[in-house]
Amino acid sequence: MTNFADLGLSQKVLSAVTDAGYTIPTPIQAGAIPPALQRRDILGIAQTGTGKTASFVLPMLTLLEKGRARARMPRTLILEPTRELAAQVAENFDKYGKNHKLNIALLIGGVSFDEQDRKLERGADVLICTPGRLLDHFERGKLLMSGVEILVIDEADRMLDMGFIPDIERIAKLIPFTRQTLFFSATMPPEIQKLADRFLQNPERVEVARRSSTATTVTQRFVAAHAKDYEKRAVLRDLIRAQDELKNAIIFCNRKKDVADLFRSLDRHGFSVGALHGDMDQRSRMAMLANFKDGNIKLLVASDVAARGLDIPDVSHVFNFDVPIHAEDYVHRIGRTGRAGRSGASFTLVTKRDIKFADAIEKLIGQEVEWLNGDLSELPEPMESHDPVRKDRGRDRHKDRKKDVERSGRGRSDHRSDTAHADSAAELEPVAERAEAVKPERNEDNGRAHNGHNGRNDRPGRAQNAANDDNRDRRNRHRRDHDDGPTPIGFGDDIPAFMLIAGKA
DNA sequence: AAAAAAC
Repeated sequence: MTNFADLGLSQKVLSAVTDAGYTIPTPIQAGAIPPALQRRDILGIAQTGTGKTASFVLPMLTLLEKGRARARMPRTLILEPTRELAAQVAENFDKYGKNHKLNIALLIGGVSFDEQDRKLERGADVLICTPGRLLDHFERGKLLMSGVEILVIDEADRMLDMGFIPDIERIAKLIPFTRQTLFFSATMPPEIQKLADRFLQNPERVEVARRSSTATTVTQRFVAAHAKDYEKRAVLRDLIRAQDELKNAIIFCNRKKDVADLFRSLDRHGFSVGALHGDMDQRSRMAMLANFKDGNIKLLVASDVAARGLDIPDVSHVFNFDVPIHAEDYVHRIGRTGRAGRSGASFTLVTKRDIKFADAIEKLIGQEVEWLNGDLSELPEPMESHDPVRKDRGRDRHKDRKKDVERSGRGRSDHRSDTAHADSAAELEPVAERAEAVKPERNEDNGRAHNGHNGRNDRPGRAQNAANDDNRDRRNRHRRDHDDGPTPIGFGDDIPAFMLIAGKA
């Protein structure tokens, strides 16, 4: 079996790899590192979780040992589809480049230009970018691409999905054709193959077995649910509580709005929960991810921004609150658990209108997924108290609220915002959600202590409009307490303590 | 039926 020491990496790199505890390269690493060190182009077909990142980071570090960066002329350039992925690659450079004195610049949106610009000025050995921010810097004349020796295009199929290919082509044209290009994609549809043909010269093709389906260590179940959101949320809560060995979990929704809604609901029900989606400001995104990784929050409600590539080790459970529309995404989502041979569990809530997507998933993974409690045909009738068209909202709201307060014995009145926001939240919440909240609950009375924060809820619950408002909201952040509605996960003036900690880190 | 990404 191949050892890292046999791949031709420099001593500096090898010792960092050893310090990180690795001796045996993964197949993509063993296949890609030697030709990359020979300055060959690479066509790497590999999914995340296969060690793909190190397969370009390690040889790049070795190659970068010769030569120095000049001001505004980066020596290498890595393109990533999402900010989190870019940040993660940067972490890899820190980890494996600890014996080097390289200048690494992370150019992503959502954060200030100034620091990025200072790094460019100093001369960057490695630029790790999302396409938009890179082009922004370039258009401001802060950057010359003519010194780039190595170009990495990561997650090319996802870049295609996201419409980044024109940007990628534009960037590639700015870089001398004498460059070395490392091109990675999880899949090779014809468009990607065409792209690869254009970008690569006589590449070494390295393909590792697709995690075609899902790791065999992951238990997969479908769970029949009614389509109403509040009923799905109730099913989800029961499901979460029924798990004996839930260490932490990612809960996927298809839409940002639903991420926001579900997060608020779980938070209100006392779960230790965070949220992650692309319309949140970057600081919150980073803080949420860090806190989830550190175990400060147990549940992370996320859009597909978290489905691929993010290296969150050791997630015990994945819940699909929504069935993904593209079966491929199911594989990626489920791939967040059961990593590195560990066991994991996944549950997918399926409603009647999802059935064709559920079928497509079974077809893709080549196996039938067991239903947890009978299939859709055995679905019980919708719960009666959940009629969302009751007219006497105002009165009932108060009644419900009263019961809610009584239920916990102490009424949670230690939270200054609690009674103040109750009505405004109920106003925009389906009545049923309030009714549902008075059902006896096991877990929640000790809630609210979990994150050491309070007051998160004194924002009016207007998540329905949040997704639409959000871009405007981002620009008007200073005045968003007026009437734009919150960002889906705005904290307003009340920033939870744990986020302040992460912000400093 | 979506999400992701520049200000």
